[in-house]
Amino acid sequence: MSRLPVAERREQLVQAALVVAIRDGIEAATVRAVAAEAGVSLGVVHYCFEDKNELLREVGLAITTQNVERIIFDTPMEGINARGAISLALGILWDSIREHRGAQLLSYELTTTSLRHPELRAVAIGQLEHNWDVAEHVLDQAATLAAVAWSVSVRRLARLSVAAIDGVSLAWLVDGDDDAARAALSSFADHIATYARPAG
Amino acid sequence: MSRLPVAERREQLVQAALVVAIRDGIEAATVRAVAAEAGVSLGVVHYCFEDKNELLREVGLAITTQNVERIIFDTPMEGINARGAISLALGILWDSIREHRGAQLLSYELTTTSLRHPELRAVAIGQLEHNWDVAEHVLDQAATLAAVAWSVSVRRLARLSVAAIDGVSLAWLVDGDDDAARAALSSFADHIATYARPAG
DNA sequence: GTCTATAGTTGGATAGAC
DNA sequence: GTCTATCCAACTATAGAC
Repeated sequence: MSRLPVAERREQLVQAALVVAIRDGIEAATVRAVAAEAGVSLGVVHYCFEDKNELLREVGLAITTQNVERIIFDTPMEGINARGAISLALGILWDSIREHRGAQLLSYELTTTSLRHPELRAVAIGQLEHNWDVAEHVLDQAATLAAVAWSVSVRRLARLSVAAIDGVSLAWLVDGDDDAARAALSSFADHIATYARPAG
Repeated sequence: MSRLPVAERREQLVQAALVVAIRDGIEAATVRAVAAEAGVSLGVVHYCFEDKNELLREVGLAITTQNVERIIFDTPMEGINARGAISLALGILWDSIREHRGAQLLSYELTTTSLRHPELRAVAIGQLEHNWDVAEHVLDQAATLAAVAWSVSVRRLARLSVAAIDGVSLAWLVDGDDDAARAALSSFADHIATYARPAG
């Protein structure tokens, strides 16, 4: 293949690793498989990355930001009440999750893998905190547009929201029941909305 | 080692596999490691199980029932209101999860692994449905003791509860924040309790 | 039933030619 | 920078002695 600067090569390899891991699972994302997917030889990967863990760390970073961008920019909340705003955001988020089943599953695989390997520890934490940040951002947006204030800390509500979404997603990955998942999310949206107070 | 009937040998090997997988993660639970943990030679495992997947299926079954037994028999709910009953049950459950971090993590590892391997597919479904059944049982118990009826199907509430617990557990595995986890569970308990109506 | 020995794969990592 | 070739470790699985 052509001679690329290392930075670009790394980016290309991370993307290839993402493709493999999303499609076939994290344990299928071997150095060999990634090299094959990228169309380069085995040696190239080891030249661009210290070891497999460094590649995996980059994959963790990539999938986190990728997931996030799907949500932030696609959320056009028109001024309604808090319950409506939350529900709308959750609806958009859910459509995105549904369309990216493999990515959602990979996200959980990265979490469990990260929890067993100290060298990857940062991946799980990074993912979770990123999700909290996004939830916080959406909740802030919702509060503004619905002209309400949250009666407990936004951080706590963000935590609550992310936990709800993770739990619902996990069940959906297993049983594929979209209706049940939506019903559960709707119920949790009700709950979050109970923390809204008229803005002061 | 002594000559055991196959059934007992299998049971022993499944327990050994559980020990290894809980301690070091599912990917560390190789046939070799299990044999070593059980103090038998490699061949014995292959003699008792068709292949590694059959062993893993048994492990999935074992951890599921094991987790469940911890909850069902330890729940002495004294007649209070619905919110109190739910909260009490969640408290007991949470203590159990806290004391068995490795088992909880393994449970998620088994789920993701199962979702990538058709031969293990039943493990994830079995686990989830078992959890739903337990939640349903606890909710029924709570309703009786608190003299209330649930205003939506118990199945739906059970699903909601399990999702909440899974989401909270996952975050706790990552960040280890026990206070935040309890706060979140408490909040979800509030929500579940809003579905209680005076019994009729 | 249990053991040792070994076949047959696969994967991470490195060396060295180009 | 990129390739091929190779080393070495670890794994699943089986064969065959005891």
